[in-house]
Amino acid sequence: MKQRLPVQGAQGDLLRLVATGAAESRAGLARMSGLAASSVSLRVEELIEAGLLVEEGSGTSRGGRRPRRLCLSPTAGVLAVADLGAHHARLGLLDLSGAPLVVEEVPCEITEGPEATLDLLSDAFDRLLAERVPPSVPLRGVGTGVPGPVDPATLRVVTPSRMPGWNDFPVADHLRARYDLPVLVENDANLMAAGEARSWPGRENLMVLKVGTGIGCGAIVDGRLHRGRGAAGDISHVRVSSDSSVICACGHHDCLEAYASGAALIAALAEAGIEVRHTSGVVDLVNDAVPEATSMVRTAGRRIGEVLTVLVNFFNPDVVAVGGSLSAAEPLITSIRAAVYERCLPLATRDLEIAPARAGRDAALLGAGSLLLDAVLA
Amino acid sequence: MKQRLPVQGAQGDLLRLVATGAAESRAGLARMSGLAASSVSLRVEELIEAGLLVEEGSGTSRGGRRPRRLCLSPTAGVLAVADLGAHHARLGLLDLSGAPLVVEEVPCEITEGPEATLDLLSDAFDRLLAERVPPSVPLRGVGTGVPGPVDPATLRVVTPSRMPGWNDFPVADHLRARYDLPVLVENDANLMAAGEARSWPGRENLMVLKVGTGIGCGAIVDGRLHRGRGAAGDISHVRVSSDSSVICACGHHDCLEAYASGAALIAALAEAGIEVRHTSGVVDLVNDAVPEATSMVRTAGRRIGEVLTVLVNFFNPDVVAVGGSLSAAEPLITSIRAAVYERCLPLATRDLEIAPARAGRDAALLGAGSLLLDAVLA
DNA sequence: TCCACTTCCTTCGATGTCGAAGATAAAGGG
DNA sequence: CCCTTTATCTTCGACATCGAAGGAAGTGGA
Repeated sequence: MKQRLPVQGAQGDLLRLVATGAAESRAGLARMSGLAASSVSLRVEELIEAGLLVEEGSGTSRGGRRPRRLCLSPTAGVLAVADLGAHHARLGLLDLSGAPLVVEEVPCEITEGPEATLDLLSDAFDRLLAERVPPSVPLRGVGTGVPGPVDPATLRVVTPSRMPGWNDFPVADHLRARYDLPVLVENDANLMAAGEARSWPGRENLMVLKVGTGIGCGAIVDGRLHRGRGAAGDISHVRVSSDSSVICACGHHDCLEAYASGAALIAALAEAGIEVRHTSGVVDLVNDAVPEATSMVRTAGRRIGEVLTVLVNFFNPDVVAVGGSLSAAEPLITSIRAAVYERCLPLATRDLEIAPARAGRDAALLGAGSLLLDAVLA
Repeated sequence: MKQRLPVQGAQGDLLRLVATGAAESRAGLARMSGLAASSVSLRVEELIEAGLLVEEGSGTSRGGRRPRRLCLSPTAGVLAVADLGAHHARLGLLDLSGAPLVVEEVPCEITEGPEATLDLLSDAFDRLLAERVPPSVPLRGVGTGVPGPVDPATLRVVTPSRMPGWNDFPVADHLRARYDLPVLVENDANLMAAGEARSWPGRENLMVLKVGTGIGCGAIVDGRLHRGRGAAGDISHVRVSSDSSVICACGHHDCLEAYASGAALIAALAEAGIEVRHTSGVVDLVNDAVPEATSMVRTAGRRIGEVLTVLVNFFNPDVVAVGGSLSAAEPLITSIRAAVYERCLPLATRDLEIAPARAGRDAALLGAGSLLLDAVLA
């Protein structure tokens, strides 16, 4: 079962406020939405009538009458979201508040091309829906992250270096043809940033770094994901100063990614005679206090930090959140912090927080849910 | 005469659309505002009644009946705006569409402190109003740019390196006490960016560089000025790679400003035995094809370009506009362009335009008008 | 226990906005 | 020149939103 969400006008805003947890009573909705209390009551009545909201007991008093707590009906619908990686797809179903109902990871070679990959994805969605969701609960939207740039205007993948066969493929159209629902297609780092943003309420400007096998980055500006022309957020191919000279996959010399990514560290360790297979292995070495590994992670952190100084001065964010598998190595974030604090303007670092990412492994799925909800309630 | 603009609700939006030139008929307003044509008619009627709009002949037909052209009444009001520099203040009066009525430059030492400077400014405003504006035309708002960071929450100047005595001074409150009108206080580079933005219709993401005695920068993100925590846009104290080592006024080594600003070039020329007093002198030397000067400007452009690569990859703007007195030296922009195009991701430079600023010497005043209009019509 | 006070929520008349329909005014083609 | 087409603008009834007033349901202090 699939079905467009039947909301119009102010109903969407109210539903969104309940979904995101910003408000959970009529009075709270009135405060947050700016609508008059009377209007809120009317719209809420309609949303309850439509089966999208339910009244559930009463909340805690703020000094007067207790509010009647509102929450999304569990039957209001679900969202199907995924995050495509090079060899795996992480996918799941969320309720309309963005909370995961089920998440799983399936092997999936993105090099097999868009049709095969997206069909595998859709089949997995359909299976999960059949297994986990009563037929009466409709699917309301579909979204996926891809490991490459997405043109925000057309929702096509553009010049993806790691996705042969995907160039200019109309991902959104392909999914829409199957589901006829609001569809979201977004770069994976951007999704992660959007997901992370929900873990930092009140912070309007965030940089979210993903340091894993590669290096990704997304930016939240004034509370909204910054897309630019579709390529925004890249920092992996920034030139770093170095004595040596390494050629990056992108064709340039001395890219940050060629020095500070998990893949680069694995290669450097191999040269030092230490064999490691995955980025997690590097983290293990650091936790075992292997000096070479620790030193290399420190250097990587410093290099990332040096690039960040430029961006922190310019963008002046509230938070730099560092995630990705390599962020589990504690010296990484410490040395990023040291480089930024040493070199940035005091004004820019005065209230800046450089901290581990909070949203966890499902950050990208949560981000997809957050952005998709906006599309569903548009 | 001063007076808050008596607009409410949709009237403000409509007036703003006329003021910015986005629409000039009722039908155009309906298209741009999203309001129904009938509502537009009603509100426009009220605005004409209030003397803020006037009907002025008819516009050009788009295939049917000719629209009745609307424009702001010349008696609707004026804005008083200024841009404080280190030794001069540029100030003027604008009509509500943001067009300058009169602009002049007065000597003004910002080191004399906030009270003296702001009083000088206010006196100049009052004089211009008395001389140039009929008493029946009310002042609607006051705004100024300052050469230092401004906290967007409190509109106070914070830790300004070149404005001794101004730290934490409540500039906005001081002006509001005298005028009791909407007041704008903003960093000068940000004002320039806002002014430049109006010269690039349709472009939503801009970086605006001001290369003069110092180096300033402002960013327009999704059509709005990005403030961050008040320090956004700074690129002058980014570290550049260099053989030598120069100490900047900020206390760090090898800041961009210490290598690529007009002041740095004047110092470097002096070392080469060539005496120049102002940045304009450097431009003259370049235009006279003095090889040392040309070479130095090229190097400065390349250094600026190298810093820009990081920001262009990350921010992915539509336009980088280069202004400031040194931008008149043609090799500057050429070498910036070369550095950015050589090193940035193709996706980021695909539709990127790196061009001379269009807004001219009054850019900051125009920007102040643009931002102030938003405050006046809020 | 009673009562003043706060907060939550609804009722009701006034006002704003909408869309459909029609009046007005011009362009363009036979 | 007339008629069709297109666009602009206004009129009018339906609906949404607002604010004020008041009822409902709590809290906290005398």
